[in-house]
Amino acid sequence: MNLTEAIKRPTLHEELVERLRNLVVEDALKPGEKVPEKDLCESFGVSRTPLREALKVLASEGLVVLQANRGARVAKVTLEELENTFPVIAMLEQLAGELACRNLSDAGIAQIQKRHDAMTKAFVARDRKAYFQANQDIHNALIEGARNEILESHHRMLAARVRRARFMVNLSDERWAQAIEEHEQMMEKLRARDAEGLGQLMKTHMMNKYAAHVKAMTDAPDGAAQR
Amino acid sequence: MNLTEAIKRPTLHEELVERLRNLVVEDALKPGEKVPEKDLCESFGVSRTPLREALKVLASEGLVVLQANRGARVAKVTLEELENTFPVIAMLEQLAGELACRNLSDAGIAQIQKRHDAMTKAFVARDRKAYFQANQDIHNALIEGARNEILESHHRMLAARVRRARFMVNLSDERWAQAIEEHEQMMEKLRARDAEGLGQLMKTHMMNKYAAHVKAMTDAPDGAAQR
DNA sequence: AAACGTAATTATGAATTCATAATTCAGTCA
DNA sequence: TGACTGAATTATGAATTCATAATTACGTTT
Repeated sequence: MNLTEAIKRPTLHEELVERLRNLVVEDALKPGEKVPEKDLCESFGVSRTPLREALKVLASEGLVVLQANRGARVAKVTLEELENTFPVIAMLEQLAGELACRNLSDAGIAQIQKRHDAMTKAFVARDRKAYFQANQDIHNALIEGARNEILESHHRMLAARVRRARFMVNLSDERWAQAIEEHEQMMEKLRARDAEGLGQLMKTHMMNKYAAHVKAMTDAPDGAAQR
Repeated sequence: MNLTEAIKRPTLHEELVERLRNLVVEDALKPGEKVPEKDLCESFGVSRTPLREALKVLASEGLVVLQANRGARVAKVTLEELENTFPVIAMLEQLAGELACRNLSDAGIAQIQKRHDAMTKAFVARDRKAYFQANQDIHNALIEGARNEILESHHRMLAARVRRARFMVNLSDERWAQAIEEHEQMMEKLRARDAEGLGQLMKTHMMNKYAAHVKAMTDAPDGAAQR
């Protein structure tokens, strides 16, 4: 261990970026809504300064939209945005898959296998919450396994935007089964350390997810998504 | 034209993000240096509040590093960082190439061809400044031509990090000639609207650029780059 | 009653102030 | 001389204040 490592104390605005991002991603702050600066300051017990700093960062990530003299609004999840976001995140996942295959330890792969099994169990039990959690754990582990902080940070930003979209549609049984099947194939490639193969699958997996979202949103366009 | 479009007025902190980013990218603020908050406030004629907001954004882009209670420093350009950044930006360029082939108008392609010719002329004249400018114009035009704002914004962030690296090494004649040749091929693919082909070339082009940087930095490691 | 105009209120961006952490510098002692 | 201690200074994070833009509330007019 490196004893000279800088000690990390979180500053208020860093905390706030995290907390606010969660509020947006977890849909506590709804798309299009105004961000209630005053209320948030009170409930977090901070002044406006650090909160506003955090909002600037969130704006640069595209989670909120700032209008001069009219404050911040939670960015809407539009079909157009998803159309733009998914291809980009798909490329990043492809790269992550390739790198993870090369950089993960055997133990790391075993760990992911375990999570994969948990996810399969959740699918069989039709436990959506557990499924989402395990699914996200797997993707995060693969991204981390790529050992590339730039990739990781950009993926995190995009994933936040995409993750919000799940509140707009239901996961169809059909797509659910397909996703599980795709993950099954991904595990095969990972165990075989087929970098190209895993990368390709992860890219396709993401684009299939996109297609499912578009289909669900188009079928039931009464959600928040508008062109 | 959409007459109901929101009018856009820049706020101070937005201006500052731009200006500061330029200072960092153009090497006016050197890697590792402390960001002189006070001086910058004076020379920009603003108070610390908007400047600090801007620094938070730049930090989220990775151009500066914040340490609690010890202010901001310009992020160093390390070999490790480039090793992480280039593969990511290469993937984005690949996607951009594919999309640009599909979305650019004939006029748009002609425009890029013109810039390409200007770049070739600059190469023949050994005019580095004009070359860099034309080169950047071409890449920007291709990114814009992809018509994907998400892709564009993430590319911009990464390009800023990479662009700083050019101050650390000299462009070798050998690499310069190779880059021109690569651009020649790219133009061919673009004119033929071979999306896959252009994407592939742009990815490779970026990775070759990376290799050249590594070679130059390793040969003359007395620059600012340290592991 | 609906539409308009104006005053009151609120929210926002930015400057300023304040408390505290980090740094510098002077003095002390080995 | 040179390392250490602690006070003075400076820089930083965050709260507060201030000027102004945006919104709301209220009268007025038709």
